[in-house]
Amino acid sequence: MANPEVSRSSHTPESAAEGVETALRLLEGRWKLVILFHLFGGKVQRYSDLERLIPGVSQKMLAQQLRQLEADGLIERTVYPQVPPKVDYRMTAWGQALCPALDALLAWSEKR
Amino acid sequence: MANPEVSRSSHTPESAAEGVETALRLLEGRWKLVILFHLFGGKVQRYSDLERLIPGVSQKMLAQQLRQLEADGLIERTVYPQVPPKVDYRMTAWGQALCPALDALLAWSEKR
DNA sequence: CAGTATCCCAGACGATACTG
DNA sequence: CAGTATCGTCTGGGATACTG
Repeated sequence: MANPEVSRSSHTPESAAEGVETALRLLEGRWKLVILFHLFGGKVQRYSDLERLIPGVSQKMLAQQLRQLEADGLIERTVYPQVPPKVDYRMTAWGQALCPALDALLAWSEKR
Repeated sequence: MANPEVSRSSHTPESAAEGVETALRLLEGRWKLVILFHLFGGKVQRYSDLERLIPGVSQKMLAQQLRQLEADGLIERTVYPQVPPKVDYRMTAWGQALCPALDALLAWSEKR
């Protein structure tokens, strides 16, 4: 059959679309993917690291996208109570598990 | 290593993010995923079928999203020159190849 | 049947300034 | 260092009406 995964599962076209949309909504945002790819593979980055690694991002946008990724459970934020402040970010296990799926998407888009 | 796919490939965080964004841009649009899931697996649908299968979509939006999917090479459009008009839609091979990638995304989002 | 054409608006994003 | 707060812009999508 042409799409065994979908037909084997309990999904209707609607529920499959909805599930994928739920996933995509977590990734939508001008800077989220760059952030994720700078954290994949166990990398740990401070706020200022990300600011430097991602040219063009404003503080407002960087903070906002980090907050959302954290709220959605893809990344973790650690605050070190010291002066000057230190905060860093890393993937959660679930967030890291997204990597192969993105890779599949990347491979697909490059097949064109 | 934590993310063999990315590290084995020739991608920097930036280029990987860019590639995935390119893929995601093709899928962004309020109705594209539902359309795709109604065409995956070799299904062929007329414009009016899709209109009926997708409650809530306006003619404007349905036509627009179909045009974009066609322009991006995910689906094919066939016009039968007759009165009344008949038009139908099906996945291209490349478009169908997206299915497993979306499935990976779906599986990931359901793991939460 | 299978579409276009207009008008409108919410929300995403950017620029800039300020702060514990 | 690691953020918030405010304001302005731009565009994706909805409502509605019309057509070969």
